[in-house]
Amino acid sequence: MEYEQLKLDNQLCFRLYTAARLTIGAYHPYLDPLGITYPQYLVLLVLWEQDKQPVNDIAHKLFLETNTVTPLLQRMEKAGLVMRTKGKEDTRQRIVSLTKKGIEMREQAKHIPDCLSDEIIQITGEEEEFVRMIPSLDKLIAGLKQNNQQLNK
Amino acid sequence: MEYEQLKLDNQLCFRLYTAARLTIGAYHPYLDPLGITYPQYLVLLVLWEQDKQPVNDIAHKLFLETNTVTPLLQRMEKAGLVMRTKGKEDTRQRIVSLTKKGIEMREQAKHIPDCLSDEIIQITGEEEEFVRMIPSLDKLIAGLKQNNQQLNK
DNA sequence: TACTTTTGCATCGTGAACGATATAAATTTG
DNA sequence: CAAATTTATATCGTTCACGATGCAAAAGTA
Repeated sequence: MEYEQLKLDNQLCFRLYTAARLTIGAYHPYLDPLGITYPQYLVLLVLWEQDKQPVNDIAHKLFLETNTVTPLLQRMEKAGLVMRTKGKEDTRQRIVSLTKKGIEMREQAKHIPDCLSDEIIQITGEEEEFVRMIPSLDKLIAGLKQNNQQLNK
Repeated sequence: MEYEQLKLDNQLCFRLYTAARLTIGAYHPYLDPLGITYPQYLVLLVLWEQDKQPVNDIAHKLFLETNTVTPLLQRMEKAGLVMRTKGKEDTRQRIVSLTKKGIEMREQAKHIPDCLSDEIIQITGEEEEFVRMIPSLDKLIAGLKQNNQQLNK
């Protein structure tokens, strides 16, 4: 049993990785008609909560690097969902704001979380089990974020 | 509060997506010295459990599509970790087997799961909380797998 | 046996993710 | 105030992830 630990079955990360991919897959039927991807949907969620944010703030809220978010925003700009304007106080900043199309998409998207919740309930019989997971995931995310950052110093 | 549902904080998927990315990030210090990526590590886990498997079996165990796994295996072959030979009974199949280098890497990797467990314990104070998540994640994965498959029919 | 369908794998194109690096503007320091 | 440093964003290269498509071998069917 020397290599017992190396069994795929024993691994938490593999579960997270797979569950994330498959859950994102479950968004496809709802996001495809809108012509957006899941990461683009996340950017819209951030901007719907507060319009006109610099790239860095968006990246920070999504726990992503700016070199991931920049091309994402460029594609969203090309798709007519957002505009990127130079910052006024700090000209290094790019302020990202929603276009009319981006604002209007909120209405089309507002049912999506309910649809996903329903699907999870339908899969599992109960919702509670997954609501209970959320604080644990938040704790994990906060801890890993800190650990990974310390490595880069 | 019409759009309350859209708030990022309410989303399970975002947690899974972020936790998965950051956990994979936590593997970097252990995988970089071996010169492999996390998905490549997963392929090795599968092959260490059972050598000589067709592409399809590997993909299935990882819940990935073959068009993801094929290029992954091609890179691993170029790196000298695996060999891909034509199947004997079914010549359409490609049987993937470990090279000497791939077999030997098991010894170097065997401590990794313990290291990650320790890190999670250190982050959160206790392991139980995350062990408890595993059956829920498995239930979610199984359900989503079935749902997504039905969409492709 | 000829024909159709399915299966196993590969290729291509697009969109993330992210490390490394670049660049210009702001900030700090001497 | 000039020089060094930090910050905000962008660019580039590599590796996934996956839908769409292609192709040859196997399996099923008339």
